[in-house]
Amino acid sequence: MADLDTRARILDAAESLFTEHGLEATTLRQITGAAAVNLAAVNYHFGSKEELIREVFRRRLTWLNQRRLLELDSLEKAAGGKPIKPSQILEVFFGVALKLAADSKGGGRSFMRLLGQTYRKPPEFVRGFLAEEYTAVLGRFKAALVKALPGVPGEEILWRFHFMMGAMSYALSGTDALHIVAEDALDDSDAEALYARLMSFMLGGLRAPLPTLRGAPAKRPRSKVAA
Amino acid sequence: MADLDTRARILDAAESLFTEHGLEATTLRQITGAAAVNLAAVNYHFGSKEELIREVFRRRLTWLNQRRLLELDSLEKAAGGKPIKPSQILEVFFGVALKLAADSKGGGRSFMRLLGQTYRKPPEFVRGFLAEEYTAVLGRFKAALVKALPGVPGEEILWRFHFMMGAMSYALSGTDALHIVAEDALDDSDAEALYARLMSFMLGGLRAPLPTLRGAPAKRPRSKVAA
DNA sequence: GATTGTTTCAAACGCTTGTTTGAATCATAC
DNA sequence: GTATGATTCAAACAAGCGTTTGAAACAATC
Repeated sequence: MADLDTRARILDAAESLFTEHGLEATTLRQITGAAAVNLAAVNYHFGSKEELIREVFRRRLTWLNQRRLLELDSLEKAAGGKPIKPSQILEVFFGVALKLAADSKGGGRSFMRLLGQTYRKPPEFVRGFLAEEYTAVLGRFKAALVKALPGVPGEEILWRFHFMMGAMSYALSGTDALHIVAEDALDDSDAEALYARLMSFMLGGLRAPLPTLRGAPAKRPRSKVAA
Repeated sequence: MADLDTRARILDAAESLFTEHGLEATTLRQITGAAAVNLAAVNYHFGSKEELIREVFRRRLTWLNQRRLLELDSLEKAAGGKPIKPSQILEVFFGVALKLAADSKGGGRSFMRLLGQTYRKPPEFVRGFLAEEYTAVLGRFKAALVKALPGVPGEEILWRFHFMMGAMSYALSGTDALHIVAEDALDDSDAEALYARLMSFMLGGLRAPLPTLRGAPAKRPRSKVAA
């Protein structure tokens, strides 16, 4: 019990402090101080700071992506082979994340903020791990969206997914960035309203008219066949 | 000359390294090493690391925002009091930024990436400075958008501005995040195509149908009058 | 209740950080 | 060419970093 308690307390404190100050700028002394455990406990339970960081991500991310796949499964089962509405697909992918982010008590909110900023520029020792966790999920959701939006090429869907991740990341980034755009005019405490706003924005972007590209007009740019 | 040379070399090296490793994780030894100047040169020319950071931002941001205001001025002058098309407004605000980001030789690309990640979570000693630089500009652009989109309330416009900044930030964040969504499927080297994609996405989001909020349906949530 | 294995603790390790120092070097003017 | 001020340099500073250590405290087993 004491063991689990210490491990969990370290993970919770680390998650929150990483969110606040960044991965590299957070010191083990801050973490162990906040968790009220001894400094050496991190190296005892996790081996190193880097492994602690990976564990902070693993703990939540596995759950998050499994959940996304499960909900997409049941959506596809219900549709029975027919394409699903784009709004429903987005509601699964981002809804699960935003629901986790709305759980401010359990630290989910903190984690989603951390994920957004780490995903943007992951240190090399988490990048591979992050890619592993995401590729399968993103593949499934891309396929579903391609099916749902026959007019939009797969490449464009991936780009718009990327943009949507950015919008969500900023939406969850907390009050700092928000205060720069809008002093005190905006209130991000209402998670449900934020969800509605973000969803309508993203859906508008996802279904926007295709951009006109100067280069090869319609066909995808293809690399030469290997010699 | 030697002075200006050293100062400029430090600023350039710092800008690039801050982008690559983050503000706090970049050391003065890395910076002075890359700039091929003595370690003490930073403290001699800038006083401290914090003031160097502020100067890195000031150098580009002042130019960027002045440019935005100038282009909006001439747009409004040409319109002669009539509302401007939303696409034109976005093209000024984000176009100036993306044009700077397209200048990979001069370091503009690096700076815009840095700005996107710092804007998201600014350290306290740059937050105030960043807000100062932005409030006037954002006020002008918000006003122009409110005029251009009479159906969209000002609050919603600010939110969508926030989301658009997130989309742009991710769009410029480099290949790291992109490789997670799409292994090698996407190519961000074509700045013009990226601009077109991002612009159509953002315009779609900006003009999306308004979200239906459960709370007070139309009137803005107002805090109670102070006792 | 001694024994064994796990967890905690205070203290120290070697190393890197931002900053300071005082002498050496440079440029410029008399 | 020598004096003056600005700039560069190698070296050191205290402070903080992640990690290691060995003993103390605890838990469970016989």
